[in-house]
Amino acid sequence: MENSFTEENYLKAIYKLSRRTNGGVSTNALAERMDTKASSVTDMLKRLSSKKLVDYQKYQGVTLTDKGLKVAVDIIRKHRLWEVFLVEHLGFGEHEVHDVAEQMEHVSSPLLVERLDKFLNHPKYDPHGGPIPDADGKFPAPTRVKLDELPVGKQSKVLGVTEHSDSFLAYLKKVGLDLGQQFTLIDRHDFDRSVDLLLNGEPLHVSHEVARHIFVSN
Amino acid sequence: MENSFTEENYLKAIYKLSRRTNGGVSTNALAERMDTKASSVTDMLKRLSSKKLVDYQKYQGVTLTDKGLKVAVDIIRKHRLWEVFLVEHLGFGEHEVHDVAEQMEHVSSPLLVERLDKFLNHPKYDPHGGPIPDADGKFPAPTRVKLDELPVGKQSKVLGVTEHSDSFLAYLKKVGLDLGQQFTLIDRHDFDRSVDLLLNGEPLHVSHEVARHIFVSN
DNA sequence: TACATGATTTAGATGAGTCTAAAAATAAAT
DNA sequence: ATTTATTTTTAGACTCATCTAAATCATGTA
Ligand SMILES: [Mn+2]
Ligand SMILES: [Mn+2]
Ligand SMILES: [Mn+2]
Ligand SMILES: [Mn+2]
Repeated sequence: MENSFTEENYLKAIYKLSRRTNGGVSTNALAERMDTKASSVTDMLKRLSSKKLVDYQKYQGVTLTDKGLKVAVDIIRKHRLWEVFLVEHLGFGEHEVHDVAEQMEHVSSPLLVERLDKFLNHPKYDPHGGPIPDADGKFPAPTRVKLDELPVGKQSKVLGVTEHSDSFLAYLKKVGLDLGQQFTLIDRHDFDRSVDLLLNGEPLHVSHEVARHIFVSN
Repeated sequence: MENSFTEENYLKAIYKLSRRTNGGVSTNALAERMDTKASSVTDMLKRLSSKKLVDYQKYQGVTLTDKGLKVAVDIIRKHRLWEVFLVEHLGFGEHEVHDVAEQMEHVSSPLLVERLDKFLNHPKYDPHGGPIPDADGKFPAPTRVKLDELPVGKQSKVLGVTEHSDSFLAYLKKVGLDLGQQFTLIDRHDFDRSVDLLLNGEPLHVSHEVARHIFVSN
């Protein structure tokens, strides 16, 4: 009935990797993400499988069961709620919260989570713009899209990012694409999938590599 | 450089037991408190000793080193700060917070602790009246005494308890000795060390067994 | 002083989680 | 269809934290 921190971290990693690949998650992908060895992953997948948290058969990759999915989403809920708390109430910077939340997400108390959620006024997004699932595991309706998928002519604003490296965030700051910044998408170039924006009356050219990491409203 | 949750819990237990015994803490006392076996305690003491967190030689009991003391006090600081947070900001009842704090105390982030402390306005006591050490490990000056040591004639108020069982707390509630309750100590009976109080104009007889678990102002 | 009793430590085992090195299965290339 | 390369799994070993059972130490009492 109890999942270890390690098990919880694996489940979350499987969840995140499976969002971007169809079919099962590979042992190597998981090893890379968990910063461990493939052999350790294999061991863990057997353990998770015996606890009915994942569907796993050797050489075929792994997927979450309903039970495993529930656990993974609950960890994500806790992680993101704590990030909101740290930023909004303790004055943490956005880039300072992740490692702490990585620990807090494992505190086990349903009462705590629901009271924290209420205290925070049931936030729908974390400080990075990540959506926060509710107590039933449902994510907020996606009122957002990646910048590289926004239709031409649309007015929009920056809601979040999926890449948190210092260099990326510094770049966004430099060109003015801060969180909440409004803009209009005025053109799209198919040959390199780059886009042209208009923000504060100034034109801005954004590469696909950058655009695909930015969440915007739609 | 990293202490496991288990190690931290042992250090805290050694600290608490050593407050009430002169000399080292015994293996059995520790086993009882940690709800484990004496042999497991011996193993752990060897590990803590090799990490220079305790002074231990076989059959002689154990004491904390300066290094171990620092860790123990820091865990207590975190535990009590989180309890304040849970009660004052999340609306937990006093009796609901301990188990959650037992987990939260192990979240490792000096920045988090200092920001939490600031957010809570540097509280000096937790919801049970337990003193909260500051960032340097210093406890607040004791402006308190056990009820069984209060001088006759003194007006005082309830500040905390050292016994947290449901039955004890229910008893206090029943007789009106709630946290913050004002009273005057009107008599002391040497033969059984019981005391007579006057609270809200009504007399109340309190046994030594109860009185010795109640902190009051002096 | 010697025995009995209780406290403590050792010995040996287990499970979780990890590692390295080697074997096996799958996928890619010729 | 073979051979080669890559991915994945097994085998065996290690640490941490725990247990049970057996041995040892310390002490109080006869
Ligand atoms: Mn995060
Ligand atoms: Mn984590
Ligand atoms: Mn407590
Ligand atoms: Mn604890």
